[in-house]
Amino acid sequence: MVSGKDWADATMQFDKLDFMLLAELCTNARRSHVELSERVGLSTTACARRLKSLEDSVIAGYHASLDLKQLGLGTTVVVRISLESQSEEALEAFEKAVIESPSVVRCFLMSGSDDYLVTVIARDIEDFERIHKTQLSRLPKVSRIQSSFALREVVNRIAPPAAFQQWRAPRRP
Amino acid sequence: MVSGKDWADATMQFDKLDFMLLAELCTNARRSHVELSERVGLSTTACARRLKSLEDSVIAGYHASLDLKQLGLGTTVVVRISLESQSEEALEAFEKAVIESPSVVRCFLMSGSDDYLVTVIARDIEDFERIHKTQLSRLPKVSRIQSSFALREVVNRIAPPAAFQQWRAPRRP
DNA sequence: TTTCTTTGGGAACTCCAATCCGCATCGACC
DNA sequence: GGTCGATGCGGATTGGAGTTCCCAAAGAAA
Repeated sequence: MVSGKDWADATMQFDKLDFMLLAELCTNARRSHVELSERVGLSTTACARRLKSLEDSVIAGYHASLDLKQLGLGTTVVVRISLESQSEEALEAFEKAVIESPSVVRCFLMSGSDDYLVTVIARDIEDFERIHKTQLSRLPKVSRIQSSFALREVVNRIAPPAAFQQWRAPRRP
Repeated sequence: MVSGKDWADATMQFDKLDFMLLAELCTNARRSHVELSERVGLSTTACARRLKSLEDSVIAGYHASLDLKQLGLGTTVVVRISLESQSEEALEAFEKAVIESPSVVRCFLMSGSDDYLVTVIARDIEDFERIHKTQLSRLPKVSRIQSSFALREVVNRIAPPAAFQQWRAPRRP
């Protein structure tokens, strides 16, 4: 680290066109090369070339997002979980079990007093009670579980808009 | 509601093949019809037909997911925000501003003592300080902000595996 | 049985994506 | 200034994918 700005190294390899492509793909991953090229003002060939290099570096994958309400899964619950011990074995055992839990969509190891922040998707409140009993309370080494229900989803984005808003000089001046 | 199981109505319209397709698309949204048909054991035509009907109903969209660390955005912060008032105007003003905040990726209106749970993506801790000053503390009607840093991401899924694991009788017995 | 409905499969057509090639621009170096 | 290599764009071609017909098979209802 020279300047104290590591991230500059990371983002400097991309220019405005790359970020335009990334933004397009984040909102609609199934756009054809033709559509993409029209939107960013490039030929389909150049577009495909950039796309490939982005896929080799910064694009982790392409995913379909589902309307979970239509699948009967309309309830999001955020669960704060503290463990009895913070030993490596305890963390490892807990995490292994969380990954296996079929109702969990997100789990972060957190700083502060709560050890883990887990997001659970349930059909409804009664279904969450079942999940709590059959999945959460059976997680190993848990000392405290604290659940909060999400009443409404205000924002849900793949990436922050800020990610697309800084770029180095264009490749061609 | 007859039986107390609303969700049965919602999920009953899909069978095992549909859920197999959905699971495939959630892990890789760019699979061709050929690949999909091979994986679920259908012809490409039948596959495409089911796909179209799924896109018209339960598939909300296709998104590229980015390796945010490679973009220099390696820090996830979960922020609990309480408002001065719970009036409709306060909520509305706050939400409008949150949606505009370029570093926010998720925001839920919560039950319990904390009004909103907001997930922020930052470059690093110093960058979060900047975001805190320039974005979070400027949100309207905020009374308390409490931040927790995510030390590690343990699970991050588009949909819970449980969503794919129950289906009605196959369309063709 | 006849008919209608639903779903799967095949063939043809259209269009897209991947690749090869040539061209333009920039920088380094002699 | 001239040359060489590196980098990036664009055009044309070809193999493959997606789409759209049409028909077949299996139940359900009359």
